[in-house]
Amino acid sequence: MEAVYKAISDPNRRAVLDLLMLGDQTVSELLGHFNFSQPALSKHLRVLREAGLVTARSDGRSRRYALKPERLRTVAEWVRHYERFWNERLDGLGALLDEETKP
Amino acid sequence: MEAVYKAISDPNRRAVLDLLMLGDQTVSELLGHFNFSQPALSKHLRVLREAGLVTARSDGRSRRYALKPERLRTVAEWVRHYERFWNERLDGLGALLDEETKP
DNA sequence: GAAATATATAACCAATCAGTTATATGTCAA
DNA sequence: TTGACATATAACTGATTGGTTATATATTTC
Repeated sequence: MEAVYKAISDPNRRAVLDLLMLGDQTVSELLGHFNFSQPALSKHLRVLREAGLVTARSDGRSRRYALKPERLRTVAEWVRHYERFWNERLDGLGALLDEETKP
Repeated sequence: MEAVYKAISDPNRRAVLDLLMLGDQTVSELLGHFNFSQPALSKHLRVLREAGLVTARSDGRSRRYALKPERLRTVAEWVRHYERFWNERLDGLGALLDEETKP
């Protein structure tokens, strides 16, 4: 619940999620896209796993990671509450025009 | 751009934003809702300001904070990319059914 | 102008973070 | 069964975080 926000606060972890949108990937495949070490990626993956954002299954001697986006829905719903603020009241001007044209 | 995700990764800062949805508030008013110190809140507000999520204007001897949600749109758009994953392919079963009933 | 009020900043601290290198674990191939 | 490969974990490190107390700054009130 809370861990999700921490998990997506790191740009590299968001990049991992973005990559997994293209389909399941092994650690090696993912690693190809970054220039930090393999243990660093392993730690990011653990954070994502513990936040419930990805799943892993062993496949031969490699592990295949998959997106598990349900928890992102929480985030989607939280930000959705703010939608009306960038629709209505487009920073004063919009509100003013709305007022003017109300009746 | 990037600071926004860090800013909303803290539950107290998300709470501040939620409070500001109800309308502009002074620091004292906001402080009433938390049980940490005034400087702690001041620091959270600074993070939110620097992330571009709130604005502040001096009003007498107090400061009135207001929501400035445009940057949250970035987040909304990022998570929106994942929407299709919790619609289509409802974890295997849905995909299977889709396959079955394809034609 | 002195005291009170509202907020921000400084200096500090313990905990967490994101990376590193070295090592352990498990699986495949020869 | 030995060696190579793929991944995870351990132990360490410097930077960042979220809080604290003490202090500075600005505004109002008396």
